[in-house]
Parts: sequence; structure tokens; C-alpha cells
Amino acid sequence: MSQARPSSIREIATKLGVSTATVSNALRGTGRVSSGLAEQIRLEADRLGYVPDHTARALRTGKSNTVGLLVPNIGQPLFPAFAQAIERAAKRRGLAVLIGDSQGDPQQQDFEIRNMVARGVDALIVIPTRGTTITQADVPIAVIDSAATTGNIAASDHREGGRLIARHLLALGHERLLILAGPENSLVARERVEGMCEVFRQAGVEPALQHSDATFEAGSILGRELDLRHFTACAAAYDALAIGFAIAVKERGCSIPEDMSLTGFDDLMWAQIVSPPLTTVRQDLEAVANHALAFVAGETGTSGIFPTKLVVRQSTARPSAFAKGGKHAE
Amino acid sequence: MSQARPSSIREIATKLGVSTATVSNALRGTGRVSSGLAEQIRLEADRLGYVPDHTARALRTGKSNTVGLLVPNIGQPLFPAFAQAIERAAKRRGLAVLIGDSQGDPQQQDFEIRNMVARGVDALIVIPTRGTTITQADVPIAVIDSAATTGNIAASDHREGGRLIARHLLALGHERLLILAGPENSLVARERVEGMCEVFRQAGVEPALQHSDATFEAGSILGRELDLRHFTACAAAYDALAIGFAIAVKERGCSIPEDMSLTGFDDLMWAQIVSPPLTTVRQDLEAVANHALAFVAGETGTSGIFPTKLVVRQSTARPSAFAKGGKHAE
DNA sequence: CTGTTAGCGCGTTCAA
DNA sequence: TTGAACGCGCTAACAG
Repeated sequence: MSQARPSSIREIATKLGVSTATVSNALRGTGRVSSGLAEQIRLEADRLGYVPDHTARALRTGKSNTVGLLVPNIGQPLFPAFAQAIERAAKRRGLAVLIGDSQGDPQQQDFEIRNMVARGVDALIVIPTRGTTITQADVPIAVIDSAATTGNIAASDHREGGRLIARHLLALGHERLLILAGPENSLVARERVEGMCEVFRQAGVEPALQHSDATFEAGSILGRELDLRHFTACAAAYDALAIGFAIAVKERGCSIPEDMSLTGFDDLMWAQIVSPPLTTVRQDLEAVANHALAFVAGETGTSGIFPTKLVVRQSTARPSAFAKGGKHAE
Repeated sequence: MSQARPSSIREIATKLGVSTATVSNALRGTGRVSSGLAEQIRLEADRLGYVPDHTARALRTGKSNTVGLLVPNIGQPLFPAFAQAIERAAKRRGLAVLIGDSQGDPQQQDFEIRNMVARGVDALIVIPTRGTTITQADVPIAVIDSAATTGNIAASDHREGGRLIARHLLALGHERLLILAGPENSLVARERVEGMCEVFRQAGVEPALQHSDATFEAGSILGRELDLRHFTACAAAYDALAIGFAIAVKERGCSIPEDMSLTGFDDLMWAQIVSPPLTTVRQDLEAVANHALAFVAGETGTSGIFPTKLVVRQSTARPSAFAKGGKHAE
């Protein structure tokens, strides 16, 4: 249907008997071209369905108008949400997004970074795989991780999010707390947990910490194996963890929130569809994404920390301990 | 840390007193270069950390080794899963993936296609937004939709998937069926539903069809509003629909699978975490993705239809009608 | 058989 | 407004 050779700037130039430079100028509004001629050129370009070749332009200008986005694992539901936010922020700036998945592997991550730079991305947005630091590359990099990460550029205020959760649970009257703290080497998880602990300790409450992967499965295992009798509430550092935990403890006859309150973190889509819907903390992904893009676009030179929001649903309630004297089902 | 100007082929050439052509030949193993010289060149390239400039190479060769992936909405959980599969398949072939989201908007979709072509992608993988046809572009396009779509290149056998569901429900003894058929203009949904209906009708069962969006919310509304008394089982064309439905009917006191069996379609991650875990059909995303890539890479010229798999979980059971005479709770 | 020269591709940019 | 150089890797034609 369409010609194999898309028309070039030269074709237009020849047809109108002008130079390629003039066409280039006219089409981009740069330089000085008489308005009449500019109009003709635009018309002819339209007629030919001319589309500038990004590749050639990139070669000449050194700008590809493409950013690379590197996520740790796009299979985990938070990252598609991030990717979507970043894609939107990029589109607003006329940038395309080259996506890569490090699949949880630091080597893969390094490889992808190099690869993307070689492919001429103007900048990189990296959500680092746990426990890794980003090696400087030849392009601006915006790291999205935790405020504590060296070189972090955009992040949610995970620590404050942890505080929100803790205050919520304290306000409900919980004093015997289990924290599903996630992986020990995750800075994000650490921030979340420290935020919680800080508030709990100020209230004279010492929570029990339990580390694990950040997955649904890990939560499920903990829910099956932990001794729940000592706790009236459980705060997880990730929704996935909380959801896995919820399902496992329900099978043991522990009902949420009657026997135990439960909170997550991230407000994944799941959080509202599990039963009971999960009280959790939502990140402002749009804001984080936008700041990351603004940074690599040179619009700002500072890093941004963005507030999170407590989302209260039905998985938290006052402890039944008040009524039942601390006994749990089973 | 690193020099701003990545070293070029010329730099190596100058340093070794040879021509750029020789360097190019040596580095890519083409042409004739004595093995000794080739080795030296490779060493020097290594020492300088030389990385060929993809942009320049792309301009000269007309190949960018990049494919564009266009999804309808990356917020919907099936598409990240697809994206991941496609990214893997692309990586195996040394291709990078430029990702775009049409956000359910046909115009956006058109724009993205043009944009990606202008950016020099070698090929496009498009999962079309509902009810749209892909306009031919100047690069190979692999459309992933339904076997019935004109120009479809890779798809799961949605129709057979529908048959699997129907046979499963029939085998359990269900004869009064509700089908949540999804959007009327979705070819994928239509295939799934037709597969079901075909089997049901052969068994002399006429299911009731209910169209709606493919979303969790739509399922939820249907679950609240439909009159359930006539049905012992409900088969949804999408997991999201089934899950929304499940939660709504549970609130009405209808329990699954005791009062009503329920099936979904796609085997999203959610399907196993809702309660009860959902009986559904799983697509072989890897196979579909791989075929799409194989097609645009010219490895195959045919379209591929890939089998789906029934995943039986706890949302389906024999109808209680046998025991209770067809009465439902409420 | 080994290596070089010259110029391509295409939009941008600068001196004229 | 323009001609010509430019960016950088690739490649056909050519020379040693």
C-alpha cells in the first residue's frame, strides 16, 4: 500500500526547487524562511506524507528523544503501574520509552544499561534491582528507589508511609504488632519498616520483625507458619506479602480484621479486590515518574521525595483483644 | 568518571594507523582482515571501551534492531505479562523493545504506530485496541489478537479455550449457565464465548449471555444486579470480570462454588489469590510472543494459533442443584 | 589475500 | 536562502 521509501527532505527540496536546508528550516520553524515558501513546503511535505527520520536526526543532533526505562521485574504488579506513569510523563515531553527488564539480576541490569546507552537513549530511568547501586553511565540517570539510596532522584516517602500505617494501627488500639518486613537488603522495605518502628517505639510498643521475600508466596508461607497468638495486628511492607499472608491465615481460621488487623503497602490493584479489602499506603506514581523525567530532561537538578497516602479499607479494625481478652481462633 | 565522547571507529583506526574500513571489518568479522591485525584491533577497541553507535549503524543499514510493542493498556494486568514475554523473546534475538500504550484510544494507537515507524523500529508487535484494525505501515507488523482478526499473526486459541471451560462445566453437571461475555466488539471475547456456546449447544444447553466491559468494575456491577436464581454456573470471558462478579455476589450471600460455580479466562495472577481460587484458562504467552517475534524477524511467514490450558481451581464444583433442588441463597 | 579510498544515508548547521 | 560539511559506521569498488 505505502511506498517502501518514505519521502525524504531531499525529495521535497527537489520538487520545489529549493535546498534541503530551507526545507528543514521551514518544517521546523527555525532560521528565516519567507512565510509563503514555508507554507508551500509544508503543503508539499503533507502531500508526500513526509515524516522526518528520527534516526538521521538523532545521528546529527546527538539526541534520540528516547529514554530507557529499566525495571527490576515487570511481572511484579507495581512496575507496570510505574511504567505506565513514566510512559505518560515521557509522552508529554515528546520522548519515547525503551523498556528493559533486569529480571532481578544485577548483571542483567548492568548489561541493559550499557545496551541502552549504546542504543543512544538520551537518559535512563532506573528502578534498581534490590541491593544494587547504579554505575554511572554516559547519560543522565534518574534512579527511583528510596530516599536513602545514594544517587536517588525520585522516590516516595516510604518512611512517612510507614509512619502513617503505624499511627493508624495505634489509633485503633493495637499494641501487639507483627511486621512483615520484606527483604533485608531492600532499602525501600527498610525505610517503610523503620517508619513504622519509629512511631511504635515512641508509643512504647516494640513490634516483632519478620524478614522474607516481598512475594505473595513468602507471605503465604509466613501466614501458615508463624505463631499468631501474640499479635493483634500485622503490618506488611508490601501488598503482595500482606495478601499472601491474609489468605494463609484465613485458612487457619484466623479472620481479618476480627482476629487480626492487616495492612499492606503500595495499593496494588489487588489490594481492593481481596477480601477484606486491604488497608494500605498508596504511592503517587505520577509524581515520582514526572520528577524522574523532569530530572533527566534537565528541568530540575534536585531529587524529589513525594508524599504517600494512607488508604483505609476493611482489613483493619479495633483489636478484638479488648473484648476477647487476647485469644485467637485456633 | 567516563569520557563524554565515547570512542569511535575512527579513533581506533588512527591509533593503529589503519583505515576505518578495516576496523569495521575486523570488529564484525566481515571482509578480509588478517587475524593478527584483527586481534590488535579488537584489543584496542576493548581498551578504549569502544561501543558501536547504534544510531549511526542504524542510519547506514536501515536496521535499528529495535521492535515497537504497542499494548492497549499496560494498566490491565494481562498486558504486562505479555510485554514481559515479548521482551524476553526480543532479547533472545538481540532486539530492544520500544514500548507504547494506546490507552484504549484508536487515535493514540495510530499515532504510536506512526511514531514508532518514524523512530526506525524494524518491526511492530501490536496488540490492538478493541474494535480496531491495524493500518498497514512500512514495517512488518505482527498483530496479536484473535484468530478471527484480519491480519492476525499470533494468538491463543481462544475458541478452544472456551470449549475447555464449557466441557468442564458440563462434566460437573451444570446445565443452567450464565456467560459474562465481555465487550461485543472484542473479537477475542467473541471467540471465547462462541467456543463455550458451541459446546453447550451441542449438549442441548442454551446459556444466557450478558455483555459488558471487560473490567473488574463491570463484573462487580453485574454481580450486584443480575438475577442469579436461574443459574448454577457462570462463565466469564475475562478473569477481571469473574473476580468483580465473585466479590459482588458473595456480598449478596451467594457463595462460590456452593451456590454457583464461576470461571474466568486468562489466569491472571489474581486468579489464584481470590477466594476461592478461580478456575480459568491460561494462555501460553511465551509461545505467542515468540511466534510474533519469529514472524517479524522473517523466520516464519504463517500465523500461529497456540493452545490454551484449563486450570481447575476451587471456584467450580458440582451444582448444589442436585442436592438442594435448584434453590439459591437469597 | 589484505587493506584502502570514497562516499552513502539524511536531517542539521554554519559560513557564505 | 543556500551549498557543503558534518555525525559515524558501513560497504562497494579499487589498489597493493
